[in-house]
Amino acid sequence: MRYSSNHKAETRQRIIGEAARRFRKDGIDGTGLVPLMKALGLTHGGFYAHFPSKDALVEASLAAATEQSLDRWRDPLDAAGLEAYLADYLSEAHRDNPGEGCPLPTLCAELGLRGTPSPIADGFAARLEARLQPCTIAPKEADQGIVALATLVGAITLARSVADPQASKRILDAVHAAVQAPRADENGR
Amino acid sequence: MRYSSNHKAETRQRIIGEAARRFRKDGIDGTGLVPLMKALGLTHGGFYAHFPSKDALVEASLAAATEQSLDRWRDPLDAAGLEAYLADYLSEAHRDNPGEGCPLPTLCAELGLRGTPSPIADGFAARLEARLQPCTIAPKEADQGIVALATLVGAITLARSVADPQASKRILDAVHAAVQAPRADENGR
DNA sequence: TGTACATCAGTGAACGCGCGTTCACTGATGTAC
DNA sequence: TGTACATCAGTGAACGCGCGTTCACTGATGTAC
Repeated sequence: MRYSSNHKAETRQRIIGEAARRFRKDGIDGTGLVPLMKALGLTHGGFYAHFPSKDALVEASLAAATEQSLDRWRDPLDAAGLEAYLADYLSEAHRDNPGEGCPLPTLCAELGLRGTPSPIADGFAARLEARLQPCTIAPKEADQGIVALATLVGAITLARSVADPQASKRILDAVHAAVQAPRADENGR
Repeated sequence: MRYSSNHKAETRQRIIGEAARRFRKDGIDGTGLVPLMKALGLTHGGFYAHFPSKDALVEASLAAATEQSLDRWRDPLDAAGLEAYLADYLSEAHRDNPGEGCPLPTLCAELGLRGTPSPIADGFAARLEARLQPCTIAPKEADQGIVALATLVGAITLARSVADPQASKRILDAVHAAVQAPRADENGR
């Protein structure tokens, strides 16, 4: 079966996309290559035509997921945009669909478990650090962006591990009330 | 080999203690029963004289770890006690020794991955909820304790997944500066 | 234009490994007689 | 007091399973002649 010139690149992207979803949903260790490839209508053996190892897929997949997700933090947001972002981040939909959401809550914890000499964790950390650097959520204090991110990540982590929906919602709401956009327009105009 | 009357109970406690440490350090899935029992000078077969399954050990071990850890949040703390607690929680020592630290950062994420009908996650969540209920960190707003906890958990999670020690320390310090004890004694006394 | 060949994405059986779990067995000790 | 027996915490080989990885193979298509 010979395919169109970009067929292999397309398949590679499909693998990365499905992996990015599953890694966030089931964890890296919890994601097997056999079910992953099966979900794409392929057999597991073909995986190695695209990646030399599972770790290579993890690296590529995390790169895509973190770029996409952390990009939101790169540029300054106005108050309305930030509020919309917070509402989305702290929504029940985000809590209940980790596969489509922020990779940090699931993957930071799992990557933190691995030994420091992990190139995957290093690459992930490097991108995280690069994104945190020019964080402009609260212009007055650059570190306030870090604090906000930590609070959001912790909130989703806790909310996902609490069985009672009411208690879980309470965590999201409490954090939402506490983490507010700096109301720059408050004192006039 | 017949042993003293409390020998079996002692062995059970040793298994629980070692498991509580390893679950926090390596995760539940990352902790095998063979190495666990070997570390205690026992063989893996003997495990089932103490627990019907690995899940039963997880349940017992998490109960012990969360009781111990969350107890700190049960009673009101004065400002000095709270500050000491925060300094300890956000220390590099805590970051670098997950096995001896708070079980929430490691285990919430891992338990969140499991399906909802997990009795382990349910028991864990129930204890977490029970502890959060009378949270008195900030008397004025009960939910502020939840926010503080989310921020602490997120901070340790992020700090552990960042490879560069300087960047990691910055996260801890930024959160430490932001999460302060309510300075009740500030205006007078 | 027609035929032979090279390409290579994908196939599917097989590998070694560590996992959780099972189970027949061991052997030092407390108990019954 | 001395002997036979029951107890049971712990042993260690074995099981089936899913994992990541390997590899000889397939077969539709583009290319060379």
